[in-house]
Amino acid sequence: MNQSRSFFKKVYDITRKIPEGKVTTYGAIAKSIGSPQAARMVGWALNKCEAEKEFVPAHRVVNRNGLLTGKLHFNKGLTMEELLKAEGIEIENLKIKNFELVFWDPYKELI
DNA sequence: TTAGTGACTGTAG
DNA sequence: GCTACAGCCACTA
Repeated sequence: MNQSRSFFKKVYDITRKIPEGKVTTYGAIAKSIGSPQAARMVGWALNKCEAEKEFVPAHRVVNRNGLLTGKLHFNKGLTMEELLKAEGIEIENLKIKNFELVFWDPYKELI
């Protein structure tokens, strides 16, 4: 694989593996890649997901507080909140209520 | 080529 | 308990 884009590619790959009705965090994805401190790049990569013309459920990725910080970048008709609610995830004030219950750890998929 | 930025996280004060 | 700072990697100008 191209290690140059490994980070970028892995972000998409992991994010696409997120099951419906589940969510994960930038740090969890970054940690699965091997750079938990590079969570910023995960969010940035998801920002470019549309530019790559690759379908990535970026709405299932939130910060470690369960807050939809990326909603501002998802102003494409349906918001992250609407998409997540459609999957059965309860949200209040852009924050996932049962975050621990719907949290999906990408690291388990890498085992 | 160099510098700046970014949807975050963890530690320190 | 809350606020502030530094670090991470990759892309764009």
